[in-house]
Amino acid sequence: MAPKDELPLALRSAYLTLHRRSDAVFMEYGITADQFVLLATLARGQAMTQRELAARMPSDPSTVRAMLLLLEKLGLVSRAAHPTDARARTVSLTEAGVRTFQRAFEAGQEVRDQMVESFSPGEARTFLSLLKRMTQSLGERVTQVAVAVAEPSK
Amino acid sequence: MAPKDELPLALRSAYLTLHRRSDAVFMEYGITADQFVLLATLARGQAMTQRELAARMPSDPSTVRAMLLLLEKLGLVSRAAHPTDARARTVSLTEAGVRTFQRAFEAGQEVRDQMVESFSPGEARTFLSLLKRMTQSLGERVTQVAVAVAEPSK
DNA sequence: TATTGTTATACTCTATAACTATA
DNA sequence: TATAGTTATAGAGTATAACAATA
Repeated sequence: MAPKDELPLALRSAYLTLHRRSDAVFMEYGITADQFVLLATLARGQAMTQRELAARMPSDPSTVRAMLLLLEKLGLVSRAAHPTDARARTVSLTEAGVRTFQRAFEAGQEVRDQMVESFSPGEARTFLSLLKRMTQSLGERVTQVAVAVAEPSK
Repeated sequence: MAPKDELPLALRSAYLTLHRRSDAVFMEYGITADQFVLLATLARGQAMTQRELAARMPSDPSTVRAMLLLLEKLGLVSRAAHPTDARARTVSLTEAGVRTFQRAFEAGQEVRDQMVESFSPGEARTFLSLLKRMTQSLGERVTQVAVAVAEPSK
């Protein structure tokens, strides 16, 4: 069987394994692996709009909204009016959100270590590079469609 | 930032991108990407029990059952009594299931090609190998049972 | 007109726990 | 006692479409 035909299932198994391990680790902090990703995204760039947040996750704006409602109820994020755009709302971590993220990040260290325990440093870099290139290749058509859709309007 | 710290999010982005592209492709055939994985698993080893199926996906037995109910309603899989174990049921693709899987597999060729379009053949093999090693490292403490079940299948 | 976000809605996947039937 | 599967239940994430407010 060609590597190409095995890749999708191998990628899926890798991700699902990571996702389940992460869920198990983060459960102690009252959050899911996906919620952790949202917190991590906010931690890297505070006060972004919901659309920016969705684009970076990457996820759907209405999915992100559903997640934000849950996280707001947990007191981990807050939404405020955007300074210049009255349509938009900026999303931020609360103090509790920052603390929870930091603790969960530390607790996740074990999983991150275990991901690369069979890799040399060079292999880890290669793996990261290949993952990014694959994501870009696969995402390109989506961009083209978006461009094509946006085309008639110019 | 160390590659190790970027890897989880990079893996997630790669998988989610693949998953969304796959869902879009398979929608035409009335199935989801995850249902396609179940059909593909059956196509590679007919008449397995629900537990074997769950172990190979990899997924949870009760999740697999929920998926099987949907796929049975679509007429793509069928369940029959196990020849020797009265507790168990064997799961198989129906003729319609085989056809749907084959068509969906062909339709997915474009996505599989695009995954590796920026890779040399050697890089594709390396990527697959690293994915498998990562999954194994990460799963060692959690999936003893799944590994034991999956092993006999060569 | 296009964009940001909300609302309403629906469905798939996920998983735990209690249960039965059988090994 | 352990295992295969079912049932009941719950919740998270996903996404679409119609809508209001604003750019």
